[in-house]
Amino acid sequence: MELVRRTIERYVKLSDAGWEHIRPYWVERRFAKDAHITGLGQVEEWFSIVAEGVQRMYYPHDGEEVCLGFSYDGSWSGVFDSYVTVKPARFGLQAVTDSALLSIHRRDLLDLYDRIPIMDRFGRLILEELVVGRATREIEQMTLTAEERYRALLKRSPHLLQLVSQKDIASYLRMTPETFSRLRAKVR
Amino acid sequence: MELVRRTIERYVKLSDAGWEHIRPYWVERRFAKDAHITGLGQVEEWFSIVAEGVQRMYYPHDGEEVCLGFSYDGSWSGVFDSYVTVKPARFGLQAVTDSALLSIHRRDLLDLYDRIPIMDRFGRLILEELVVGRATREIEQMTLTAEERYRALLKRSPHLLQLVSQKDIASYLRMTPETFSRLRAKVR
DNA sequence: GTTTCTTCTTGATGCAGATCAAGTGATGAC
DNA sequence: GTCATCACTTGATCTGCATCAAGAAGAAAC
Repeated sequence: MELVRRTIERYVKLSDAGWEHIRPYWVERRFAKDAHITGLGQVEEWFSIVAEGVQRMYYPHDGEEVCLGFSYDGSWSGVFDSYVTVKPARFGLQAVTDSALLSIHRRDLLDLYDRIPIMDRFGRLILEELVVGRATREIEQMTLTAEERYRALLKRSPHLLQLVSQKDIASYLRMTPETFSRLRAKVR
Repeated sequence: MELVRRTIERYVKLSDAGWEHIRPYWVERRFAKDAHITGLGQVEEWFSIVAEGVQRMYYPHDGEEVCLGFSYDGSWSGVFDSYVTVKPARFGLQAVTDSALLSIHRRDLLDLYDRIPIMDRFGRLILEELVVGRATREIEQMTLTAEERYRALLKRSPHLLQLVSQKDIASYLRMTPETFSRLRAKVR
């Protein structure tokens, strides 16, 4: 639970009293490798901070699953748009490795937003970060070739290559596993 | 200025006293067609609500400008990631038609965030909306063909086709003007 | 052990959409 | 008026990456 406090305090300062209000709402949830954390069509009820493991977010397309992104230690996780809109999830979330998430239920977070105004600020700041990150990714998707996207990932998140199957990485980079495999042989 | 109040109140309720605090910070800025509102490399200083006109956000690539999105009446505008990070803008913002923006300077908005806690909530809610919108766009980019992207735009924002050049629309839809022209001839 | 899955590799072929190129207005400068 | 420029169209050709296909190598099931 200390992780939760540390994570929130990356964004806003909490008094001990404030933290005592917040702490009881958080729960730990564990998932085995390959478990579906939030399935397609479910409404996402949880906002989570990753304590352990890697998760992937995916979107279904032609019987395939297109990988949208990963979450891991210290980052937040969850099917964000369903959590916000309270509509069935368009994305799914799955454990790539055994995972532990520290989570707060939507109902409770909304409650905290009302009772502790600084939590609105936490929400705002974490969203700002999310938007800036997605913008960076959008630029890469738009302007880079398959090879350049691979090189950019190699540079920015080399650890993912150890943790996630090449198939998922390929999908995340918007290319087929075949193309990814050829790039690996080519780029050294 | 009533537009500013109405726009904020789409997200949070303001007391008259609260509004009196907020109002003096907003200014009107006017731009002629084709004017650059925020240039590449500048730091975005303004968060704006569009009172009049259409603007486009673009990203430079190979001497071309890739169009990322449009803003118009009642929507907000600005180079969001530069406003947040206080770093030089990776995107540019340009007036597609004569435009009027109601804007608040970053310094003043940060000040309001501190003085009026409900403004953090406004910030949070507007970002939630932004993230959900970008997610929808990302799904479309990922899974639809050029023709399907065109059809989706026809359905969702037909008014853009009257307001913006086909070249910019094509770029927004991630295709060349030639492909766009052929689709127009084909899809009736 | 054998068999079946699954992931990854490597080669041959196909195609959506880009690129190259030429032409037609329409608009504006002088 | 002429000339230049820009937005759009239409045709011919090219190409990056996908698709199809057939192994190879490991992991798990029995």
